[in-house]
Amino acid sequence: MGKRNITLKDLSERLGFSVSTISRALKDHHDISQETKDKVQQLAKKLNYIPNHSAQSLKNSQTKTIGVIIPNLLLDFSSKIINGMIHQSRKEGYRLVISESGHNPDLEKDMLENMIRSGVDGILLSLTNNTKNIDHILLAKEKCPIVLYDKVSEKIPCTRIIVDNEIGAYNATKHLIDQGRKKIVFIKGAEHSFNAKKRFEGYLRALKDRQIKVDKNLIPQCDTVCIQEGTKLVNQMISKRIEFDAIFAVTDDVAIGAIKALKKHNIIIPKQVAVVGFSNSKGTTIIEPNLTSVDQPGYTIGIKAIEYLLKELKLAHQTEHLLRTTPKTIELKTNLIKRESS
Amino acid sequence: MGKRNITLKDLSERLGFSVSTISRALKDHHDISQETKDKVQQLAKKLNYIPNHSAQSLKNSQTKTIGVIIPNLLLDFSSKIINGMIHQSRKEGYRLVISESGHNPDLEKDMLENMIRSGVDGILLSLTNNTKNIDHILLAKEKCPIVLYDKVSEKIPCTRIIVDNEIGAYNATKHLIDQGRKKIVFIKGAEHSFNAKKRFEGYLRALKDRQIKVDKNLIPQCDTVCIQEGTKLVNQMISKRIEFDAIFAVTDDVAIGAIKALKKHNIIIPKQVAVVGFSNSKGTTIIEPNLTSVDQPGYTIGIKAIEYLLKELKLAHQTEHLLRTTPKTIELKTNLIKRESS
DNA sequence: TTGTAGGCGTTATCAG
DNA sequence: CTGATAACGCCTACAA
Repeated sequence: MGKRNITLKDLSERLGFSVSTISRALKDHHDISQETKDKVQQLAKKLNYIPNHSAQSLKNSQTKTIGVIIPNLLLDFSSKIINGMIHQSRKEGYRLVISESGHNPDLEKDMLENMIRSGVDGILLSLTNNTKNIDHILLAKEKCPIVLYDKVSEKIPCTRIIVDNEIGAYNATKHLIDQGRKKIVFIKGAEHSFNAKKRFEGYLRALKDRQIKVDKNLIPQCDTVCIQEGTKLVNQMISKRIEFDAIFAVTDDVAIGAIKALKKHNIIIPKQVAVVGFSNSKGTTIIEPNLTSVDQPGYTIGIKAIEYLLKELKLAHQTEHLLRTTPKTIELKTNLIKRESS
Repeated sequence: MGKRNITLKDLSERLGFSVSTISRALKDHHDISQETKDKVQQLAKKLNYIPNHSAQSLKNSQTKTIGVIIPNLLLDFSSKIINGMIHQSRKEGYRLVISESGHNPDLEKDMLENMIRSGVDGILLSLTNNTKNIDHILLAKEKCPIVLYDKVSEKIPCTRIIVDNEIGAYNATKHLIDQGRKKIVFIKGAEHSFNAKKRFEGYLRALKDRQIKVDKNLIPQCDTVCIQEGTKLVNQMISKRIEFDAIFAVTDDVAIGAIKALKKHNIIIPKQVAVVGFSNSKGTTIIEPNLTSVDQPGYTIGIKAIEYLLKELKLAHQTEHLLRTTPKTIELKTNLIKRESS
């Protein structure tokens, strides 16, 4: 084996042209003769010449690399987002460096620094549920453009790609009300989560619209957002003899946990209690009855996140510096998928 | 903002030392005076100096970047693998560029080329279910070290990280036989999948060990490996009045589909028919009854894949060329998780 | 202990 | 139409 990669210099020596001629010939530069171009391109192909990416990056001061930080890869929704990013970035000639923060703010900080250190043109960031201090993000933003997606914060002046959580939750709640449900439980999500808050607001607005009183007993709070927690909270409500005829949970997992609890107590779904989740993850069609859920366009979030980041990169490249664009918030539409559970 | 990144030259101008002194001071080179080091390191910190990664890559001809190609990100198992890779590569100071081939061999080829073009030190590859022609992989291998993981091929002379599919399937089948099941269905997976083949072999060996005859009617074949397919195939068997008392499916999704079909026909699980899946994905604890499944150590696969690739990189770096190491196959242990369905 | 010089591979400018 | 030269930022052998 033992082969060093082919360089322009190699081609130039083989063909007797100067390196710059070779470079231009390969780029179809207009003032190189067709004959030369042919020769060069042929040899390049034959030797399988591949331009050195590091050298190009160094020269153009752009790496064609985008960093992605995601709190938890182990979710259908995350995979969909990443998928959208992969496809769009590929289309645009960028590659993706992906990291997982595990909802740990220290890791998040570290990864942000690492990405910048290792050379990316921009970063797509979804915050951890525990990110309270945002200094490290503001600092990173000085060094390289950041676009927030899914888990965002209003305190960070960056473009944000999110779904209309509030409207999605409003519609889901209204859907339950329209069925005549009056005692609708809302299982709340992580304390500091922007999305969880918005969903709660949507729930409240729907109740208000239909003049249903808010009952604090019907609003339990998750410690961790998972199946077990949904089961636990519903079990608690049942043993406290709290009455309710519907459950709207902040995520599908929590809703699935709720269904499990209801079934254990022989409560008939949806006749006695209807259940709705949020995200439209794969589990919705595994659990029985199939779970009604608010679909979030994860794939599109990924696409849009790349698109908006690239817009900023182009702008920054033109003006040759990072600029404080007024941060836009892009809200994508959710869509209620009705299934057996409601 | 308008700030170019700080370079060694900037520091050198500010402090009046030459660039090389700065460079060495930052690296704690032994023959720089402590005083100089202090000054330099202080200023570097103050100005938030970050070495240019492209320049370093160019100089050292290594990018500290590993490419990962995965056929389908949208699986729990995939996420686990990627997670392991992320954590291990981070620990080793490498970053991960991730792509998804969508089980499309053309895309796979393209991504392989793209990765090499965009500069990675090595590649972790999991084949598509449809990869028949392997020329593009052999070609890529000439340019950069490749380690195969999960979906591998024996024809490709690369290190392989896999699980003991055959043993896992053998144990799962034996588990069913030990319960007195005699007519055990095996739902086969993708035609050209190495893993699917091995699982089938494990099933066959278990039957043989216990002198149970192989019945072709009990071995349907999936077109696509998904929930719907499991349901479809089981429905077909039932309507053909084929008798069976257990089902072992090539993946959890297929097993979940099978359970759905059985429940629709009021067949009691596991009393009348026991069901076992493969992968231990999240759905196993959502479906009711919870699905017995062969757990695959996805996270560890990720870790090992990085470890072995880095070993090869180090070797290649030492000897300054790619070398034909005899390809090892690393087999990780699976583990049967017994649940309600069997 | 510090500085000089050259090169990694590519590209842009300028000259011929 | 082609070639020489310098520069991107970093590193390191060699000099001083």
